[in-house]
Amino acid sequence: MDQNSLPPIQTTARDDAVLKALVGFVRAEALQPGERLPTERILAERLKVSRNTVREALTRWEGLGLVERRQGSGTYLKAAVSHDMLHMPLTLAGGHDFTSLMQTLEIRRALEAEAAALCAERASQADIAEIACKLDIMEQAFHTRDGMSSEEDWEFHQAIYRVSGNPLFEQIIAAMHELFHRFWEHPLGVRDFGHASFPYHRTIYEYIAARDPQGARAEALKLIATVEDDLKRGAAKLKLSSQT
Amino acid sequence: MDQNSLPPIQTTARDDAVLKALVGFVRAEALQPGERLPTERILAERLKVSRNTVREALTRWEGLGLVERRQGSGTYLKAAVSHDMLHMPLTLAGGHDFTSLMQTLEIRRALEAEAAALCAERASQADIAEIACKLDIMEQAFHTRDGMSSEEDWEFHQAIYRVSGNPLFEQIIAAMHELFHRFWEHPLGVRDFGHASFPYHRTIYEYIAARDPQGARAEALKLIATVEDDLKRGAAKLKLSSQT
DNA sequence: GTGCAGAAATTGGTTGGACCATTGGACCAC
DNA sequence: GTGGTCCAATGGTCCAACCAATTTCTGCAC
Repeated sequence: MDQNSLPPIQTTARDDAVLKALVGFVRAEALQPGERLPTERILAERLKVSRNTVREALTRWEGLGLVERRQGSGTYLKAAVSHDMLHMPLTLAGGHDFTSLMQTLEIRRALEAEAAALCAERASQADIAEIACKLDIMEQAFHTRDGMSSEEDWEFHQAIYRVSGNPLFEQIIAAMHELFHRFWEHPLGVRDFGHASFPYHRTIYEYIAARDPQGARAEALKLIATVEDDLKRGAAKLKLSSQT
Repeated sequence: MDQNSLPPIQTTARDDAVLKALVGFVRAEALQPGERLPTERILAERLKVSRNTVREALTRWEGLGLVERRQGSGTYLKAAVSHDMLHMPLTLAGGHDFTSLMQTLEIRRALEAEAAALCAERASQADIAEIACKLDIMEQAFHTRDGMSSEEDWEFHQAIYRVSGNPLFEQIIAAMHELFHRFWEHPLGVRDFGHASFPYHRTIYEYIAARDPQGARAEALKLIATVEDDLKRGAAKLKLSSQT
């Protein structure tokens, strides 16, 4: 028998019902991200549920990044909500060790390549101009400070993700970016980390401007490859120093 | 001044502290996924916090899919936890429409191709044998039931992700897989959905067995392309019928 | 009127205790 | 064994307070 033909029934779902009602409220009031939504106490009274139940529901939304609570101030909407949202919470067991970094880089290689290809397919003239702008800023920062600036570098990549037309690229890679930030705070001994990746930013841009998806994809792969090499170099150095 | 040099102090973070303590407990007891963790009441007593605080913490973990609560039974671990987990909650607005599905497919295309390539690089003889086994099961199911079986198909792909040596592939795609399941429950009018993708499963396997990363990557791209075509066909059909 | 310190109200965070609904095992009659 | 009933354990909900951070109001000095 197909086990899907007899799914488990849903008897009660108080907090789910609260969230559903809340979605309706946000839509009815046309609340925008940044606006404040009603007090927990008011919600509890209006929905005829306990404040505890309201809090559990809001805790779920907070965990999903949909809402932000500020004690003494209120609860604020952080993103648009709708009744047919799809939640995809990922928790990546990852450490600061070499293996974890390498694994996230493999994911990033896959996504970066695809985003660059899609970007080359879909970029309008205005999009290309914006990417060129970010590239200029990055290159200038590189020359004045003589080294990769993670801030401007990140801006450049974000522009590519945005132009790709698929917000998931930016969302997923942004989450991994946080992991890298945590990592880069522990320098690892490689002083010019990311230095080798610099020239590929311009070549990626040129292939995008030329509307060449395959070329852009190849250059993105090369860029990540240089980062992987840096990482391997750092790991080798670390291994060596620990043996001393 | 670098704002990172002066991080905000942690005056109170009760539920975060609870989760941290819980991570320690899971590690100390070497709890495996599926095992039951202590009662809310016991946790509250041991940690010297209110049961409500424990509940908020567990609600967060439940939202992240780390834990499952069963009323009358207990709270069960669903995944491995560690102190340096990376949470990546993605919420995609409007999941049943064509655009959202297409976007998740673009992500899957990127990851599927990379996973297939890595798999071809790293597969041992035993790994190849296991993939062959999954492929046989899938093909048999296809012939007896005359259609794609999402269950066996999924097993096949999972085997590839596992052999790729990077657990992140399986985790990310598994999350998206759930979205597709929800979608497939609303058939969309295309009866033989996924039918065209069938032959590519074997070709992917053959390239993996031949240790040809580029070939495996190309076949994976073709496979996803057929699914994208099915999706476009379904969307066109739907559009047509809504115009009538 | 202006500016500012302090009081007061607002709001999320926490606590403790109570009761309900579901689960799963123990026990029993058949 | 099958099917019931009972019962203890456990998560789900509720209530009524109080705490802590924030915002707003108030009143005084100038």
